[in-house]
Amino acid sequence: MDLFLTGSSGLPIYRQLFDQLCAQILDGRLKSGDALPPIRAVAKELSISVIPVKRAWEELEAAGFIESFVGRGCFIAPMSAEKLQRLKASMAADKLSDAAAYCRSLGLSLAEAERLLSDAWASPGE
Amino acid sequence: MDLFLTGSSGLPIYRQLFDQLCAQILDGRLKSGDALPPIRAVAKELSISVIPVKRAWEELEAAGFIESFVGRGCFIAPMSAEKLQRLKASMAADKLSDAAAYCRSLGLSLAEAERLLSDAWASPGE
DNA sequence: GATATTGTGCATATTCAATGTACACAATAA
DNA sequence: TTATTGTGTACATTGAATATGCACAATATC
Repeated sequence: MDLFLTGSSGLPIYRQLFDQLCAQILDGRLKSGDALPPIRAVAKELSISVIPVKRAWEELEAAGFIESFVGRGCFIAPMSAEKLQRLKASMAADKLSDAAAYCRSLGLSLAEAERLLSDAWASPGE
Repeated sequence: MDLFLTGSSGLPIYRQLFDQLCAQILDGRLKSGDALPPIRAVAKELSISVIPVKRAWEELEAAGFIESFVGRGCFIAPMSAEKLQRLKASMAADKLSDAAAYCRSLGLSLAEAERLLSDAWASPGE
């Protein structure tokens, strides 16, 4: 369970954690039934309080990604491979649709946007 | 000058206004020398206080997009067509790079991402 | 010069993220 | 059965960011 925080992103801690867990579930690193680390352990590891961790877990539960049980822990919720696939595609589509709308509003052509996308794909770092 | 606010975006008011103005300048709807409406007028139109409007204008000024003069108003700053073009490309690249990173983190291939992008391009509405 | 219009600054209220601490429930060991 | 440990949960508080209202200063208009 590798989690990290970047102060530079501007996003609140609970949001960063949510995003990372979400990604790990969607890409298969975390599977149905897997136990999440206790929120205290995560908090200690990241040198933060339990609250943002708790909140991230809460939102993951509300989104149906995990289930939590008092005294036992939190676990990745069961989800069919098909649903997982559909969710993944839909979330990626949302993000790209957003970017597409933005590029269109700037007057770019689809070809230009595709060019920029593949450029970004090649050099993820910068 | 059409401006609007969406409570659903989660973004602060001043940020929404900044983004919209920015887009209108970049796509040419607003040109060098054009006068912006007085911040009070915008505030009244949107039924908000002047502060978020002021702040949006401030950040636009800091970014070099507009110039403000006490008693006279605010105006789109002069900017060469080349610079405008470069800025546009760079902002589009940022947005796409972000989306690209997200899609990669989900384990998508470039081809899949490109497919989703062109789909989104075709049907902007949904 | 008088007045209206414009951007600016300051004190205040509100919202939200994060902290610390105390509580409630479940599993295990004695 | 009881005590202990490990787990998620709830509450009161702090601090920062956002938004409000009103007063101020500079410019334009008459």
